[in-house]
Amino acid sequence: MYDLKFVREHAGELRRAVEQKREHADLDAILADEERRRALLAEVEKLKAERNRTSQEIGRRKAAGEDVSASVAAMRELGERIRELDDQLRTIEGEIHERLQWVPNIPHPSVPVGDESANAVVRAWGTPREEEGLRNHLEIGEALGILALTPAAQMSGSGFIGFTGLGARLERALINYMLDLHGVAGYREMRVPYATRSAALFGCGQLPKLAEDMYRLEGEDLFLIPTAEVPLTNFYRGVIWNEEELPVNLVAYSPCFRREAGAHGKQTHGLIRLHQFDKVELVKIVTPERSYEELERLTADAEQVLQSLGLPYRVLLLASGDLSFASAKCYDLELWAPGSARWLEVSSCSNFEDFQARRIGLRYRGSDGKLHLVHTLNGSGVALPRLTVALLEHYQQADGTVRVPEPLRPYLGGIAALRAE
RNA sequence: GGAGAGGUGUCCGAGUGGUUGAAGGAGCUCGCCUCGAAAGCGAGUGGGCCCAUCGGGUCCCGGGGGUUCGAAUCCCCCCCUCUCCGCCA
Repeated sequence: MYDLKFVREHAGELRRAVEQKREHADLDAILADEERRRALLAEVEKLKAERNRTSQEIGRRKAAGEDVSASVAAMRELGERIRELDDQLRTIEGEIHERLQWVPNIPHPSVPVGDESANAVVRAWGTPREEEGLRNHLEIGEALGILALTPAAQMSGSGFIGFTGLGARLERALINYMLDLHGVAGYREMRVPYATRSAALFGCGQLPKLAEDMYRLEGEDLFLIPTAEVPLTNFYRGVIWNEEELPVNLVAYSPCFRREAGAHGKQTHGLIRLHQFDKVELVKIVTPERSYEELERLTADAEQVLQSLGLPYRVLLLASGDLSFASAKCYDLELWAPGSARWLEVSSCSNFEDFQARRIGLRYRGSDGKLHLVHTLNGSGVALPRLTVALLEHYQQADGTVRVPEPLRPYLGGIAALRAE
């Protein structure tokens, strides 16, 4: 979220951003209200200055035993006027705030302008398998007895899945593997709440826009997190970092809960789109000068998961129209799933610049001694179900087993292949 | 869930209606002193917003309302922390 001064000074850019991101923010209304707000503010502050001055005087004169009833009466009247103006001010500030919440972050100049079709493949890694007759993950999973779609659907509905036996162990292995990998790369492992208040979600930009996409606990101001980004980015709310303490690199595993409202009928079967899925998430809190450099590192760190597991992928630079509300620049990592013959998004690595920092109030004290907003970044490192899909499909073997990539074996009791139990 | 205590600046801590944005101490910065350091001495040391050239004004003592000429101080609601009881994986 932007502050009003910024909006005043960068109205043109913001208008362009709203258009490019296909958001619906009324900048003209904000600017008009802002004019009125400032006029009102100047007036009411003048009156308050008078009240403060006179009230002090009343105190002094009263102590001296003078009759102050005339002044008190005058101030009572002034108080009424102030109250009126304050009410007007509060109303208009409420309107401005409401509208301001819907102003998206401005895309970075390096972001291609356009819709999805303008997304750019910036690099690709690995060699996709192209043989005929490769099975898809559902077929593989069923043959191995590691997936449990029906039981989960029966107790929880579509969009929920279970894993059994080796499948469950595979998920746990992947989580542990990724946490360890990122730990070595310098990320601090965190354990976070899986439900947060609305303020935390607002801070990351999930609210107000995505309210319908989240699960809310009945009767409480608590939402199941759609991503560990929320508790991680909010974790150090209120602390003021020293410049030399940055960057702060955090990693956490969490389940993620998404209603996926409106997504029905679209890729709803299997592991591709779920109401609950597991994810390892990376968050960086950095100084502004370094945030774009850190975005490249963050992306590279997420890629390292895929490379070390030997899975072919490509990196997309998202176009403005595909960029999320709070993001200034974002790379998507897509794994190739040869049995399904499609690319699967397993990670989005974003720089939010100071958009979230302003909402949450994340600041650092610079070498100049002053407070500045940090920049925040996050990226999946990576999402589990789709990683599992790509892994099963990529490492399937003619005998029906699935080869386990070397680095993962220590996490699976040393076995070299998944086979039916 | 019940009862009580409390939330003040970077930190500790005073302050229960009036020149308190906030005593005192610690820390930090600068200066003096010193060969240098420590100690000592002196000065400085919050943030947001509005107007403005220096500067001025306003708001902020967990958050939000209210009472009052005037609130960190009184009232209401909420959040958090601590202690005791209850319950519990």
